[in-house]
Amino acid sequence: MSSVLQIYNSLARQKEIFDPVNPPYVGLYVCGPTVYNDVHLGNVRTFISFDMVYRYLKYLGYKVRYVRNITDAGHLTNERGEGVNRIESQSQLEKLEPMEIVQKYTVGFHDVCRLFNLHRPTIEPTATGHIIEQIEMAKQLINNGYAYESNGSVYFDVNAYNSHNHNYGKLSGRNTEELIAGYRDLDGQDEKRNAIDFALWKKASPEHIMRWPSPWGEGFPGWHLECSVMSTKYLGTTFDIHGGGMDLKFPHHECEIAQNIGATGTEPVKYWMHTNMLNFNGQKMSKSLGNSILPLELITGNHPLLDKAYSPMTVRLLFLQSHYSSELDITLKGLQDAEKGLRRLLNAAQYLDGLCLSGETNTTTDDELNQLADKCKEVMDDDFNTAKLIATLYEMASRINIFHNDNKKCPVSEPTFTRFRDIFKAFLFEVLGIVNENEATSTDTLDKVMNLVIDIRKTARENKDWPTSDKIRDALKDAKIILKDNKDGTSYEVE
RNA sequence: GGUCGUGUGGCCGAGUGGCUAGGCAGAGCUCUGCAAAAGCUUCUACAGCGGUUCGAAUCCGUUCACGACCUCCA
Repeated sequence: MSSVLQIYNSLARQKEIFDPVNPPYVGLYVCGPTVYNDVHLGNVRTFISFDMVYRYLKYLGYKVRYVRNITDAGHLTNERGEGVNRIESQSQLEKLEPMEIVQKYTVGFHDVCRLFNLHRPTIEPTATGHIIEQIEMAKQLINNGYAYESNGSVYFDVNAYNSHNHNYGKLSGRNTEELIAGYRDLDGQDEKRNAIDFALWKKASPEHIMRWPSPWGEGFPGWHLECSVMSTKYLGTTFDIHGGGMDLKFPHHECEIAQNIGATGTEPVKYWMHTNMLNFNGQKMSKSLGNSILPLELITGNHPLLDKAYSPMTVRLLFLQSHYSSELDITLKGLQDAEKGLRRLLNAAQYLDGLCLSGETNTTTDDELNQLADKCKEVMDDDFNTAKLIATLYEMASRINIFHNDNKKCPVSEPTFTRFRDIFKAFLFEVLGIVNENEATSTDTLDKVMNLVIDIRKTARENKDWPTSDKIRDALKDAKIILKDNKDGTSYEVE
């Protein structure tokens, strides 16, 4: 009856039973943002997905060390040393020091994380805080014969790596020769032995501000190196789960594997997980395409393509309603649907608290509730199928509503009821990370005022004084407070 | 060109070869002074064409369409 967690491993290209290296401990590493600009919604989708993974692993009882880095070292826009350092170019744009840019957008990123109710990682290391370790790994790769220095820069030697029976490209299904063929017509490869080689350390040009001393002169680390270093420093040479967006599979994660194997000789990651892209109008939402919506724009509704503001929890539910490995096209209709669905689930959660046992047990109902409770774990064990979990929660909500309408009586046994209630709440709040936003907006003061107003209106209604009753209702509606007349009285909700 | 993926009812979105996913919208109903909100019921689809099978949305082949990656991005 009890299922076990299975994870789709991008490296193996199949679902595998999750078998941690060192249970009950689990190491989870997720590639974090480059803090040179506001995070956009696509990043948020990935981080919500892994937040859910982290939450579910904890729910299963694992002790999870969750590492998510901050890339603040200012890498170049491509591996060939062309392009611009994104942090430095942003700093020129905003007339701020590079580290002010880093600070500003790191804080902004954390604000967004809080907004969407993301748990903080247990370690959030920065690339600039691990320059020494990165230099050490580059040295080790040189010593092991997998890297070479060239004109103050250090490059990973892909051919040397492959000739030692390693396979650069195994994660993303690339073929080294074809990659080289694709690069052949590109210029500016003089420093490298091979076009496919990638930078571990780059020599800083004179105008480059973010620079550190190294055995090869002043420079800065290559982008892929920080994740190799920080993941294994905190999680060990082989750890459990490494996650990130699909777009990082190549070259970033491919290079990470090569660096770790080259440095330590061991496979760094047991399970690779990749989240799919967030689309907008059928196209990938991406910084480079310039079609991204910022999280804050969505929350405030301040964007030409939005009809209104959507709450963070609406967005969170919308994202989790599709599987993490599927593409998700964000639309206004989808947001509206999710908004209603969220209300349905939260209403049910509220009704759940008011339910009590009827005293008699209907064995069919009892069984059905237990089956629904079982199903939550079963579907999550199947590669974190949140879409199915949410469908199951809707079914549970439907049951709750029926009981609520039936004098709030549940014809089931006490253990079944307790289990059903605990599981519904645990999966909705702990695992999916949904919070009731309306609860946060209502305060004691407001509650007292509203109770008074509702009481006055109740008297008016009892006297069939409809003008007064409707005036109160309309005026409150202007103030974005919605009155709901139910069978057993009136409640309110802040919009 | 290479690699990978997708095509499900009005819309979104899960689907392990046979058994109702679920949500939104629509329709009907309950509640109600009216309304709103909420709730209940209902609506049965799998791109085309072949094939395997007792049986296919699910496996195989093929055609068409779409997308992602191959260059910085989650």
